[in-house]
Amino acid sequence: MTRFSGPEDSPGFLLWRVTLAWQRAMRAALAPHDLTHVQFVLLASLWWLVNHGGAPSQQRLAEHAGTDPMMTSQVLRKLADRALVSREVDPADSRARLLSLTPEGKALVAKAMKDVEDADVAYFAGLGDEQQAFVRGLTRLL
Amino acid sequence: MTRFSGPEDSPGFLLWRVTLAWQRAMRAALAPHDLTHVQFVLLASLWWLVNHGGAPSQQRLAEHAGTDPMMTSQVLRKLADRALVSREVDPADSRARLLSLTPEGKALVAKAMKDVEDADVAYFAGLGDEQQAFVRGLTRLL
DNA sequence: CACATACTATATGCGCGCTTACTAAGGCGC
DNA sequence: GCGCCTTAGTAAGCGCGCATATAGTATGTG
Repeated sequence: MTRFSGPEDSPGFLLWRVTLAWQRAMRAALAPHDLTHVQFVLLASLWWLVNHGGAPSQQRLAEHAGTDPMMTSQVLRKLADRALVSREVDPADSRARLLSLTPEGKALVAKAMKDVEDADVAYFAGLGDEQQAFVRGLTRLL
Repeated sequence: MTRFSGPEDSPGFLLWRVTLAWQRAMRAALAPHDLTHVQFVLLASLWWLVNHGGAPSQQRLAEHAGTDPMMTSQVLRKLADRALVSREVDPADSRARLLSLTPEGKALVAKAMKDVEDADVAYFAGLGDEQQAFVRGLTRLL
């Protein structure tokens, strides 16, 4: 029983805490842009999807970003309120909303992307040459 | 720009998604015990601290578990409502609450611990012999 | 065409993770 | 004793992450 310094040096417990720390780093990097982590993920994913096949629905965006469809709906409405994205009704399917970035959204995501990438690189710099092995492990778990 | 299959095969993005998946596995493992992940972490950490130095305060528990003190307070009150922990006022410092597990709490954490460890082992089994390297990476990032 | 089925999006609600602000009590210098 | 700073805990509130339920539309089958 004494081999535990917490109840958990289980991989999962470490994973959890590392992710929380990483999210704090992301929050700090995104704060100047007035974006949360999920907002940025959705904007960036939307930017990519628009550039690779045209305006997606909320479903497709959520699937691509790995976000919950429910929350994706909420966040997109807030982003639409801020005029960062537009949510046009799909003429071919009046249930769906076709998403696209407004010019302001495009500009914001471009600026934020740089800070996020810098913060990401800085956060994982401590891994040194083990970074590739680490990423391989993550990919295997996904 | 085309090197991204999302805006992110950044390590952080992978880390985030892996952790979400791991948390779902934990949720499933803990659901039969009517515990959330954080509730379990606090119970398990409390169990360890009580066995290594006596009843801790909420602060000490939060620090040890790596949880937010605010949320720790909320969760502990709910656990106390369920008679899984007790929160006695510290006679030496009337601001602080000395925490301990009730017999029900001890029994529950013992049962839940087994399921959590099994789920954890199962989740990381896919890493095979790279598991140690992965955990080393996590530790380095913490 | 009518009906059943499936799908897109939303409303509601709970628990976490964190921020800001507050109360109350301890410790310290004097 | 008296201020001052620190510390333990709580209150209120925002944004995720998810489960459940519902409205409305599209599609397939008769």
